[in-house]
Amino acid sequence: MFIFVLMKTFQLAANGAFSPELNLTFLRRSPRELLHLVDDDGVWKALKLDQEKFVVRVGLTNHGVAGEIVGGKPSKRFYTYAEQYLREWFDLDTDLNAFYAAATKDKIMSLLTEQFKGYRIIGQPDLYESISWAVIGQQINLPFAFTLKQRFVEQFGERVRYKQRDHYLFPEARIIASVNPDILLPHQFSRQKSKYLVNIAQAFASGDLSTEKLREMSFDEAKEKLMAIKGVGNWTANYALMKTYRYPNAFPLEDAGIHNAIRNLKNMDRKPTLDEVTRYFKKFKGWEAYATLYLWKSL
DNA sequence: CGCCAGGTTAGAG
DNA sequence: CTCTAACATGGC
Repeated sequence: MFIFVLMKTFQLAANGAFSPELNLTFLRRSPRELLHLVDDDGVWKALKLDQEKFVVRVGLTNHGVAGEIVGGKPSKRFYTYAEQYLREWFDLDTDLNAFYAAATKDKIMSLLTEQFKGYRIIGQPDLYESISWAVIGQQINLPFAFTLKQRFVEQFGERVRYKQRDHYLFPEARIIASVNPDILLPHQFSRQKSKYLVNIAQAFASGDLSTEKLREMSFDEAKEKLMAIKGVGNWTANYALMKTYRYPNAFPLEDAGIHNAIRNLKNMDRKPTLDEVTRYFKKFKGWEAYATLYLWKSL
């Protein structure tokens, strides 16, 4: 007799190298992160699709990730959603070997890719979350940005309880769209930042913007659409488009981190000019975001 | 105490 | 088009 087991686990292979250690290190970067919980060899995260909410336990291996939906019986749709979410979150479909091949054109980059082999750009599959997080982090240092996000998520995000632990979801646009911006002031958000966050939520709640709609647009169209919202400038739009849709060229070459990294690695006694940086990046056409990630990692 | 931090906006020149 | 103050606060 057959026993039918509900398929709650799934293996997702990475296209090319995948380093569990390096990617977990990135996920562990803030103790105030509520949207996932990292342990020795994996991460726990709550996901929601329509009315279904579950926690996913994601084990990281040298080959990719192994997902298991815990604490209930997900629908088939949910399972599909979770799988797609993990693919995008860990950038599993990107062929990193193609980047490593491009990196051999440059001595410094080939050393970095060897050193950080399997390090991937951890994404943010939800555009609303990407934009909101970028705005929260504007103009302030990263630890403080995480503090603000923690308060924002704690007050407005739904939570899923599993084995005596709360797993948080990023607040939904529908909720933030309807609050008075003043409600964020006691949490040390600036008045300006509070208004921006509500503006952004309203654009998503009304359906004017959505992850799906902007996915269909060209990079320039999507960027224009995002920058039409108050509080979303060039940097924020680029950042969100890179983290959600993985446009490779959405990183500003003016970034100080890139300049410092190049200066260090090339033993220069000054920062490179913008022109030198532009020329350097030409070697990695189509892989600018990854080249940037590895340069940052070298700092 | 001063200055910058994963910026952006409105307003002035 | 370019320049600047304002925004709130933490960390060094």
